[in-house]
Amino acid sequence: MDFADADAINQAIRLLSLRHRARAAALLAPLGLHPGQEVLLLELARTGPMIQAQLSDALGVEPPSVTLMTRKLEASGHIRRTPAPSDRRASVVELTESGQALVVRVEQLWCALAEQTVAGLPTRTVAELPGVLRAVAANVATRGARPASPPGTRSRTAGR
Amino acid sequence: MDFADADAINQAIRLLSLRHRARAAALLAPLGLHPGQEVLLLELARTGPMIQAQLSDALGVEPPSVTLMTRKLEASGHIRRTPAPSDRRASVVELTESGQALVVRVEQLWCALAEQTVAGLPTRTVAELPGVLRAVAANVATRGARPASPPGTRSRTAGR
DNA sequence: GCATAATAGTTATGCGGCTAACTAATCCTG
DNA sequence: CAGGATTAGTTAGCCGCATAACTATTATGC
Repeated sequence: MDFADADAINQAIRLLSLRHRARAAALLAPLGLHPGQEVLLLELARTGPMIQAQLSDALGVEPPSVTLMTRKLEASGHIRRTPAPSDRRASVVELTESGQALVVRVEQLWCALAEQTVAGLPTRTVAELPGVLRAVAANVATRGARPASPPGTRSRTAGR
Repeated sequence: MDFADADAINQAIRLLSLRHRARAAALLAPLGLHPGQEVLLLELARTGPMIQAQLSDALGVEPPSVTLMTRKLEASGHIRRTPAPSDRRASVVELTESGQALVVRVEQLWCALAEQTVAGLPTRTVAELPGVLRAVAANVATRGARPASPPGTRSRTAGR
């Protein structure tokens, strides 16, 4: 691959990263959230209570990041951390009522963001987009960088 | 759009952002660079000397970020900042010899990263990828969010 | 020509994410 | 059942990028 093509890809990914995050930040600000926190809430809403190590894995961020995220979300009253009964090292994270209420709004916001993101693209492109992005993300995964499965694959191995 | 689709898109973008950046960081570390600095060097190599406001615009980052980037790259000897002759507010940024030498390696690295990123994807998908990503990035642009042009468009308006 | 607006850049501060280094609990193996 | 390895979580410190507030210069409108 020549430099021009490589640059087109890398720069596009970089710009998309910056802007998508900025957009998310703008939408989250009215809720008092910062980008990164919303995915934690959504994950808790989807999967139910879980310990921080599972969150770290699910969100694709390192444990220290989870420590800070959970601490701040706990301080703002959206989640609760309780010692795990069977493992005194672990702490179980779950949504509070306020957190559950917030998740509803976050989900709406999440939809608005996605719609904005793919606005004007052909339907087929939109349909293929998640698969392509996941394949690409899997390619650059720091750990277990297995080769990309064809886009559209819905197996667990291509999932989050 | 329902939440599942929106989540697939947003999460995929988020994961790709984290991992692509992490991969870049891993590749840049041996050169003593941190992610973000490489694009500044590449931009200088492509366009030639320019003032920081132009850099800010070209890289899609805010002026304070440019201040820090240029300061650190100047400290490590890769760029030089000289007062602009015609405007005493502005400072012209240009590559030093060491910076030019470094750019060669950064370009190789950039190609390796892009190849890794699209490994295993169909050729057609790879060809379409930059256009799609740019269209999507334009959609979420904080300023001037004009609707996406069809992927594959190579006009200047779709460019960086 | 002068006051006002716009622009270039810096400083201060905050957030998210990272690695490295550490504690505490649990697991495993001899 | 010890003792070393693994795992959960935290702390400290770094970097990139953002916004807000500021200074210094240049451009503009009367």
